[in-house]
Formats: sequence, C-alpha cells, structure tokens
Amino acid sequence: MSAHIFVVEDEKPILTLLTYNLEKEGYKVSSSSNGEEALSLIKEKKPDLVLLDWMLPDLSGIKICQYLKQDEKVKNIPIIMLTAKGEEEDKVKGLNTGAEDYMTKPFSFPELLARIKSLLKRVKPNIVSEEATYLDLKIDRESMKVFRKEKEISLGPKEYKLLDFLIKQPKRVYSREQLLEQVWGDDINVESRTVDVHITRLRQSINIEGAKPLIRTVRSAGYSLEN
Amino acid sequence: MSAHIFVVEDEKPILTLLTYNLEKEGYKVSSSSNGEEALSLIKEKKPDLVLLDWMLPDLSGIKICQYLKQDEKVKNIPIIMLTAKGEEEDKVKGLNTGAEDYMTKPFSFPELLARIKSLLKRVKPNIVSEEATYLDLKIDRESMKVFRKEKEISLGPKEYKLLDFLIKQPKRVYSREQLLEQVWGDDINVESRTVDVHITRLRQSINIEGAKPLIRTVRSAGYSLEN
DNA sequence: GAGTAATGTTACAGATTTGTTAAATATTTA
DNA sequence: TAAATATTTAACAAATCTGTAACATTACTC
Repeated sequence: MSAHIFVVEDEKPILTLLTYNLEKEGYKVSSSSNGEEALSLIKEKKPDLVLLDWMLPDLSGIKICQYLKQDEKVKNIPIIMLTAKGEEEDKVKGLNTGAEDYMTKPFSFPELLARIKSLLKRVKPNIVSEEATYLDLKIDRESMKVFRKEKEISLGPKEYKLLDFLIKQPKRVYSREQLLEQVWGDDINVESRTVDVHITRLRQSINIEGAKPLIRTVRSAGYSLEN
Repeated sequence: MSAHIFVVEDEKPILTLLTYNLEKEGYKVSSSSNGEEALSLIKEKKPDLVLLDWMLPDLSGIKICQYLKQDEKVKNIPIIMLTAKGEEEDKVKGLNTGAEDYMTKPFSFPELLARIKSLLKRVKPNIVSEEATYLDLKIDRESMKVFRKEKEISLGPKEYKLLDFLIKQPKRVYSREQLLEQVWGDDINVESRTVDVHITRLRQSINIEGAKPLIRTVRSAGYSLEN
C-alpha cells in the first residue's frame, strides 16, 4: 500500500531522477514543473506528501507552500522544500515557510528518502480512532476522558491536548517546538519553556501511586510518552 | 449484537479480503458483485452499513447510491464509497453522491475499519427508537414527553431538541458549534454562547431534588449528557 | 390584539487555566 | 570539581471560560 508523492520541480534532470528513484522505492509519483498547475493538482489529487522546489519560473515555492497551508483540505499534507545551496538556503530556514522539512540541493537520495519515510510515518496516525491506550493509560476521545489503571483522571484542556498528541505515537520524541506547533497551534507566540511547565503538570496529573512515570525527558531534545 | 455489513465489490481479491477481515472483526458480512442484485438485496436485508465500489460492470456506484438514498426504507443506511485512486476520485468527492464517506483504493484496512466504526456509531442512534433513556431520564418521542424518575418534565421546544440530540449518544462530548449545527440547524446565525444558556435551562428543567446533575461541562470543549 | 411563552443577547461574577518568571535541581562538559 | 547547560517546580498575575440573571425581541395562543 504505497504512498503517493507529488513532486514540483522545474529542472528536468532532477525531476527525472527523483521520479525514477521514488518509483523504484515503490511510491506512486505525480509531478508538475509549473507552480500554478501544481497548486491545483495537489488540491485535486491530495497526495500523501509533496516535494517542492524553491525556485520555480512562475510561482515561488514559498507561495505555493503558503497557499497549501491555508487550505483546510490539504494543510495536513507534509511538504519537503528543495532549495539550492547558497543564496536561498538561509531564507528558507529563516522564513517560516510552513514546510515540514527542507533539503539543500544537491542532496543525497538516501537522506531524502529517510526524511520522506519519517514524515509519512508522522502523518499516518492522523487516522484517529476514538480510543488510544499506552500501557495502563487510556484516552477516550468521545467522552474526552482519561484513565490510568481504570481510574479517571482529570486534565486541563492543554494537558489533554498534549497527551492526546503524544499518545498518537508513544515513544516518539518531540521537540518543544514541535509540541508548540502541534498542540498550541501554528501562529501562537509562546515561550518554548512553557512546554516544560505543561509537561510537568501532565506528569503530575497522570502520575499514580506505585506506577511508573510515563513521560520521558530527552535532554536537549524534547519529550516522549514512554517509561 | 454485531452489525451487518453489505459489500458491493466487483474485484474478487478485494471482496475476499474485505469479507475475511470484516468477519474476523466480528461483523456479519453479505456481498454482491453485481449492481442490480446488490440493490435489491440491500433493500431486502437492510444491513447496517454498505461498502460500495464505485466501478461496477452494470450499474455505477453513484447510481446505486442515488437509488438507495431515494428509498425511504433504506436511506438511513450509511454508505462508504470505494473509489480507485486517480480518475474517478475527484468526481466522487465533487459530486454529491449522498454517500456518508468514501475511501480511495488502495486503502489501509485499519483506516477503513475506523471509519466503519465511527459511522456505525454515528448512525446507530439514527435508527431512532421511539423511546430513549439515560439512567432515570426517559424521552418518549411519540408523545414528545420527557420523564425523570417517572415524573413528567416540561421542556421548551429547544430544550427538548437539545436533550433529544444529546441522549442519542450519552457521554459523547459535543462542541457548541456541533450543537448549534445539529439542534439549531445549519445556516442559522446564533452566537455560540447561546448554547450555554439553553444548557443551563435544560439543566434546571431536568434537575430533581436529590438526583445527580445530568449534564457535564467539558471546559473549552463542550457538553455531554452524563453524570 | 393582548397576554404568554420561548428565544437570543449581553454583562458580570466567579472559577479555572495558562504563561511567565525565578529559584532550585539535575546533568554534562571542561 | 567547578562551570556551563538544561530541566523541574512553585508562585503569581493575566487570560480565558462558564453560569446565570436580566432584558429585548420574536413567536405563539386564545
């Protein structure tokens, strides 16, 4: 059951190479070398992931990215931005393009592949079921209740959202920035230390006498739901 | 009491796979690979849910869908349309097929299962029985009377509709927006805080000396019928 | 058409949650 | 071991959210 990747790339050799390699990996590939066209095709086809060249003749990658991220129906499709080394590199880093990741050309295909896989993995669990469990922790999204060892736990809204997010991929380590983006929301302006505080509060809430702690701190990296 | 799922699918391997997996999940499965036949079988058997392939040799999925949705007796049976990725996908989305959901082949079975469960859950209460109860609260839809502990309670029209809706899925938390949409109606232009006021009024009405309160507030999320 | 009931809005008090800060701990590095 | 770096936690002020009374408007009843 292969994922569908959409490539937006102006330079023919690169496009050919990408398509060839991605298909060899078993992905379904669609492409366009024209910004406007790409935009409408992506909205129409809803691929699982977009590779987006920064430099396009008609519409810059950043614009496409912005348009896509504004559209409710496709905003969840992850985007990897492809930039030329040098001039534009820093801009891309600096600007908040909304892209999930970026790579600088020339890049190694294995690395790109690794990032693609990682992104696809992250997006998959969007198939949200009504109940999620991790060990003795359970969250029922229908009633919005949380249980530890069958005992109900009361959480504030932020802590609930935080747990709801973490439990989608237990053991995965998220940076503070990722958590802010996913749990707090995109535009919001909050110190990254604030995450610490909420993690602490969540820890205290889900903590139970004689049970293992469920949130792991990964120094200088972030947090994960794990014991 | 397991749900009964009817699969309309032309491609043998897919049909076999679906049947096998669904039965493993405990569902009762019937099927047909022929449009005309499916149509009459569905009307006859009245399954709880239909999986409907878009491409059939004799009668297109969309036609079947339309026929079913026109028939008073089966129009409430939810339909999940199965479409091939690519060509027909957009048509299905765009056209108002009347299907409750659709999935694009190839799909992941767990995802399909999640959607099936969600639909069954959502639709089950639509098979509205004349009476619904939650604990000591009873609503008789025929006479439009509400009782708490055998004692009749008088509710205004809005409060009645609100309770009628909430009691379909007790414990499920609904946002103010959902309630507005479901109880007030789609287009209507009402402040979301208005819901609060009606919740308060409903609370007061169904409240009885020495009985538990029956409506739960979930801060920053909404309300549910529960104590 | 007067009287009654139902509905939607607003304002405000009270409750809860949140973000920030700073000090205390913990961990890593030199 | 000391210094540097990172995390935990308590405390507090600010922000957000909810419940409800009061009132204006609309809809209904007789």
